[in-house]
Amino acid sequence: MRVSQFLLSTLKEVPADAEIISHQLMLRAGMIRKLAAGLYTWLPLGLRVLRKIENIVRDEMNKAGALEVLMPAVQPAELWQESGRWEQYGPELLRISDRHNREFCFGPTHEEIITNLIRHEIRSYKQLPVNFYQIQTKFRDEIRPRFGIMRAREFLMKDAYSFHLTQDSLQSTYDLMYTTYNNIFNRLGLKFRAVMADSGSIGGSRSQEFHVLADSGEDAIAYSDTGDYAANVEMVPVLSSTEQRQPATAKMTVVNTPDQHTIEELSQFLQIEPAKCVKTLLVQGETGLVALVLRGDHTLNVIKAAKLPQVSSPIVFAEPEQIKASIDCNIGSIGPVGLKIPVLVDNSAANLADFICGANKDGQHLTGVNWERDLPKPEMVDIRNVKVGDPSPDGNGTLEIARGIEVGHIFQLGTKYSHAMKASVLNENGKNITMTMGCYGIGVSRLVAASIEQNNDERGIIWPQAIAPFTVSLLPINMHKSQRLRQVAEDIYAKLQAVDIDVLFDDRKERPGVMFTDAELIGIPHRLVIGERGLDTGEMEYKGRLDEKSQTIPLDTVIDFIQDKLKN
RNA sequence: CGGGGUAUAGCGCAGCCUGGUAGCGCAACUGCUUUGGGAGCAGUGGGUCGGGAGUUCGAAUCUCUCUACCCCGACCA
Repeated sequence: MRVSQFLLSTLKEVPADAEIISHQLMLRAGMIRKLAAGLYTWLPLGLRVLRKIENIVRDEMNKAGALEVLMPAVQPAELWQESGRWEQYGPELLRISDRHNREFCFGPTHEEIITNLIRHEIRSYKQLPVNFYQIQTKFRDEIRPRFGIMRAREFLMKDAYSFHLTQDSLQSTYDLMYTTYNNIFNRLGLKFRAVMADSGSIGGSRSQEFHVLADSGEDAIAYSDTGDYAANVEMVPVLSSTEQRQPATAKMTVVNTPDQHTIEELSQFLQIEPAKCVKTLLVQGETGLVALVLRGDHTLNVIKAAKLPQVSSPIVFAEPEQIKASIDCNIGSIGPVGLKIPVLVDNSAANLADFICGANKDGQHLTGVNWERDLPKPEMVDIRNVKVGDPSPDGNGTLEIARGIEVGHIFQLGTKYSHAMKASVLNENGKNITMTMGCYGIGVSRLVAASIEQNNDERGIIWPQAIAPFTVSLLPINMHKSQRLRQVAEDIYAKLQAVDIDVLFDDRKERPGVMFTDAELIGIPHRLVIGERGLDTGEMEYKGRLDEKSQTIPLDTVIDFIQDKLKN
């Protein structure tokens, strides 16, 4: 590709509304442009990367025996009503109606559609198992689209769905997909980790997420420092301590704590550790408010808490007016002593003695509080997030926590959809058996951003070779002044193309600095520079995007040299 | 949806408080010079100051209102 015939729309300045590095660089490199919140146009440069990733995903899925299909983005409401998700899904589902006032949605996922297809196409156990996938545009009306294409409303996803007669069969396809995902992310050159996950609104039992490790990731993942355990923090259980609670030594005392609302303020004010305080959060329960009590240095895990039968799912925090009406104080002064509503206490908080808590009166806290003396024996639950240093739930090592970007998710769905939608086959005895399902997603467009998050420096993007928009940049210095140089550059350009190398030939009448800066910003892995002065000695210059220094190579070996580089 | 903020040329911003001819840098275009790390000089084009209403002789500026976008929280590939 000649730059003069390409759209190279690079920006010097960082767009003001781009927060994270991948978003900034994608805008600066001219890969994407925003149309509206969460909606982006892919420019030619960005699309080249997207397509390369897509093709790697497609290639590995095909190798795993999955069959590609393409389903409509617009889906009739009837199928969603049949599965029950028309009511369940909420405002994230973009609902539309056609000219006949018939209801549709823009598909956020395709379980209903594939299940509908399969129940009509597959009749016999002899046809199973099957695994169908597509690479297609999804729409989810996110409450808050963010970080460019990282969390867009419209995005490109690979979604696959498998159908089975037995759980064993599902397990083996699930395992195959696990391996396939590892192959895909390895080929993309990503540092990633597979973790156990909550299955969320898709439903089903077993599920694992694949996270690209990056500080800007929106998820926290916990992993054992010595063992194999790794899971999304959302669902990591906290092993209950074996330590006995210390005996009470202090007397319960009311202290004045004017304007101390947060644990941080309180612990500084009273000069005590946050771990000696408890915090009390009020949430909606099945019948009125429920109090959740945690140690001051711990945070609530809303996923785990929402699974408690006493608590509404998802978690809804009490409104300040509701709290005022129920216990006559403000949020910063609530405590478990004397509460008339159900109290659920995290194991760690229940193990405290002589602790500090709100007095249920503004401007006052209680010190020296003890369970089973000043207030009843607590109902103990596991509702806190794990912390670095907590023991690993599998008993092997202690936990570390890292940030991750979720780029893939595999589920064992079971019969949730096939049952609701009556997708069954005849078994060998001629009996109807409901098929068992799995589903497997990859955020293809998100992978573009995730890769940049892991591969960049102060000059721009550093693409892994497998997904770079161009493999080689060819930069002639002052070509407009030398006919001889033009001939040699054109010759090299033609030869690189002849051996199928994606080369970007900068034939603009630009100064060298501009060419270097652009090639580095857009992250081309290999750079060839040719100038008049090299022609006399029959040499040109090569530099890898990550190399400190350039090296000189003979002109007549350049094709071999590059081909050799690409092999490594 | 709650909390916070922004809206002025393609991008980044000033001007607003204290009403009076709409500006700067980058980008774009033309010419000359320059040419191994985002060049210099001279010139040119480009604006319903987010929309609507109001106050005023006069509104980018003050008031009201609507909209869009961004950031912090719950959802998720």
